[in-house]
Amino acid sequence: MSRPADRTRKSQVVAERLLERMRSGQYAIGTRLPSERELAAEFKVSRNAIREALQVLQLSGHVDTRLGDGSFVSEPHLDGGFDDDAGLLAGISITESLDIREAVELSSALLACRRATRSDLLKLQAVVVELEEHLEQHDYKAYLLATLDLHMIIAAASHSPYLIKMVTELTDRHRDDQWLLHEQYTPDIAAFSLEVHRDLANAIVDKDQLAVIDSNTRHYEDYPVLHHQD
Amino acid sequence: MSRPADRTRKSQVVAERLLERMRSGQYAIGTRLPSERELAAEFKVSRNAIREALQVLQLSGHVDTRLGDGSFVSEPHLDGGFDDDAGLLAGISITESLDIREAVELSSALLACRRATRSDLLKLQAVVVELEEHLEQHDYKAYLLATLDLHMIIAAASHSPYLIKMVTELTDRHRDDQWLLHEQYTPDIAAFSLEVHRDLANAIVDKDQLAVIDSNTRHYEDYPVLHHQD
DNA sequence: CAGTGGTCTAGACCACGGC
DNA sequence: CCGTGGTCTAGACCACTGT
Repeated sequence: MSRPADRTRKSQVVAERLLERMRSGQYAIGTRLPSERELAAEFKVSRNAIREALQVLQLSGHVDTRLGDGSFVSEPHLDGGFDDDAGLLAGISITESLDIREAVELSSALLACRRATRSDLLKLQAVVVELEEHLEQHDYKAYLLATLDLHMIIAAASHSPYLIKMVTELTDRHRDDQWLLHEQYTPDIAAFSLEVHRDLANAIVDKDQLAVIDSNTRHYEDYPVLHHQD
Repeated sequence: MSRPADRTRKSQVVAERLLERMRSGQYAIGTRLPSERELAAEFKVSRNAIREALQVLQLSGHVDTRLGDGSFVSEPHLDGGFDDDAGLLAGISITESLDIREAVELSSALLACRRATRSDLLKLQAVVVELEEHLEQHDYKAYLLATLDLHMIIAAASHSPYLIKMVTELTDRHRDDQWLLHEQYTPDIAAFSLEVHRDLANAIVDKDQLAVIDSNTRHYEDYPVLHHQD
């Protein structure tokens, strides 16, 4: 129920393939899907995995299942239900987004502190190495993009769907600005940035919440000139 | 998932019996439940039925399950509402609501830590006094509503329009359910709740970010056994 | 009636967390 | 390392629905 252990669940794969067929018209609206046992045989999975896939599609409103009868492709529900790409940040101004970003990234870093798995920490350390490499080669553009990756990895390590979605939207919103910044970069600015990001990663690895707060504060406050800098 | 065909599902029976044990104190708050395999043996059902029962209790906020560790009796969720409506929270599933609450309230408390004005802090302290008064008079209903006020004041003190909006929606969503919860209150549960909220308020007044994290953690996650010291 | 979904079982393997 | 939860399997029985 909680974290899928990074592996994509079979029910998810099946659900997506069924969705494709519904969208392509192979399964027309209103028609009955093959029985669960038939689908299980076709996809070479257990009936249980098929049932979980169908439950996902039921919750999202794509399928209507009737006991003793079968599962049917339901009408495309206008607007309604799912497709959560509405965007949590709709209607939020750019000026607000920095505030939000500061708070959200601090929260995700702190949660990551408690919830990060071993693989999360390995990814974190790998990105730090990547940051160092980009800086050695003075590739500031690649460096800046990698810092965004770092924040995404931290969000993922928090294992909070809400925070992951928020950080994704925030970094997407800032990604376009990033490439503009690399021209402002000087060696000492870059060095400071690397230090802050490395400290943040290390704080999470060490599970040191106080250090997380400290590095996050430096990230956003002690460097007012480049307030948009990542 | 749909209709149990009129027969009560084993997972429901198990869930209710586990709830009884939690309420009776046989499973104290914060302690770890027997492993799924042990419960399966004890109740003479398959591990699958146990897992479904635990999932029900997770969704209702009574149990916190951690991968590779175990399932733990969670703090009686002071604000346990479900059923999502419109607004920023549209499309957010029930399973995510606890994560969101934890993340959002941590974010707002930390921002409040840095940005609260004098008048914010005064309001904060006033509400804590109000909480104490309600508890002295054993008016749990008023107490619970006041805790919502406290979270709203903290959000206001963060001076982030986004966070204010989020917390407003979350508390509105739960306000109607609050009066149901006060009947579950016992003096020691109330005492612990007061302690957590007072610590949170004091941490903000003292601008002690680490203490904010600590009290927020106690509010949502681990609930050490020290609770029964009263 | 035959076929469907709803539920349950016993067993297996994996990734993760704590020791 | 071991025990834990997360996932998947193959098979079984039941209750329901359509004809």
